[in-house]
Amino acid sequence: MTVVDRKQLIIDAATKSFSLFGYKATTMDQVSKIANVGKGTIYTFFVNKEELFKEIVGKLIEDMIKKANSTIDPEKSFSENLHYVLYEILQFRRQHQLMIKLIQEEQEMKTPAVSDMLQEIEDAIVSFISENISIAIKKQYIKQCNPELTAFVAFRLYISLISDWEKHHQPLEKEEIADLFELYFIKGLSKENG
Amino acid sequence: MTVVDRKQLIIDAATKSFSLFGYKATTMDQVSKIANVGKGTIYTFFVNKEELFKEIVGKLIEDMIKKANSTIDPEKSFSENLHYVLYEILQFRRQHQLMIKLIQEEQEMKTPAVSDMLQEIEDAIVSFISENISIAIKKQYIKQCNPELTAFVAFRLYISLISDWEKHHQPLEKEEIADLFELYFIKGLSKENG
DNA sequence: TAATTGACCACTTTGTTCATTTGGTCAATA
DNA sequence: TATTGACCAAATGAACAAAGTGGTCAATTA
Repeated sequence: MTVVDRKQLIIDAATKSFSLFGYKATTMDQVSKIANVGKGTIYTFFVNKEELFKEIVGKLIEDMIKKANSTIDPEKSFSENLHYVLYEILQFRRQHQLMIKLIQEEQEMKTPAVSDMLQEIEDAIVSFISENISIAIKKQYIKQCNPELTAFVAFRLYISLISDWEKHHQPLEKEEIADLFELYFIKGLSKENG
Repeated sequence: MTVVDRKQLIIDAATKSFSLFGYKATTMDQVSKIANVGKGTIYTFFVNKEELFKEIVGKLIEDMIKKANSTIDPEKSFSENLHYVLYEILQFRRQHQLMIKLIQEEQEMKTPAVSDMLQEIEDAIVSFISENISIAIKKQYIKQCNPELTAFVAFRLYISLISDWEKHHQPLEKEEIADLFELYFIKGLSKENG
């Protein structure tokens, strides 16, 4: 056991920098400075910048799925669970921030490493949502529908609300986002419902 | 009454050139040559290149909205009309040569004048949908909601279904899209509805 | 001796220079 | 009076120079 966990120091520093400046604008020198570590040390833990990035994004996906899973309560309704999961994910400032920064970087400079990772994040999230939608359909909590397509649409709705809308308008509060999700996606706009 | 309408000649020439080469790659010299007009003549009708561009894009927006409006059928339901309008707009975006060229130019060189105009086009679309949503709320066809945000989300959701989904999956048929849009956006997934 | 480091290097990105091109003007022209 | 194209200042981009970056490794620590 070492006095300080240098690997964790590096991961924390890199996460901070990626979230703040994005992938391209983060230099390995910078990361080593923030982590109070020699630049070479980074390369004893990670083969290169992209692998360091992958580890962080992988962790982000893992944490998000884990957190979401732990929030799901089989006793509760689908819409309630969706609400809680969404709310929980919106709580993660750091991860949220990194995600927003990456979407931004993807859109305005198309850094290949970033595009790849965002695709990976999307696949993981869509696949997770898809599984849960399948379960909800089986249990007859929601209507029959294509789980993957529905998960895809839900994810896009989420991105629209957290990232795209903010480009030209006041950002939405997390309560607002959760409520809107419920209105547009669960209840629907039809007058006959809820 | 002049023998030839020089202003229209210029507009036609510029439209042709913008559609073929984009905004940046179109020179005023070129436009004057295509229009068979002295370069100076252009400046008796338009203060500068950007204003000429704006006039053409303004016309494009007008045509698009006109087209969208003509698809609205008061006999049909709100959701059907929304679907038709959005479908018509996306078809327009997809088929109109100038639109295609501008989207391409935006993506690969981010010419500011082009970005501005594309934003204006999107704003016009969202604003048009927003107005129709406001009417639908007043007539109590749908629930109370923020019309602008709802229009924005509807537009995004539609693009997701019609364009983004195709990037990694089998394209959806027009009827499928209509059904899905109705399911996700209007009825909602809740079992209690529809 | 195993872990750590930062000077170092090949390569990329960014800044600078300057000839060419382009948007826009206006005196000459029809 | 409407139209024009030679003309000019400003914008552009090609070519080169300077600075910055990812990644390595011999020297240094603990």
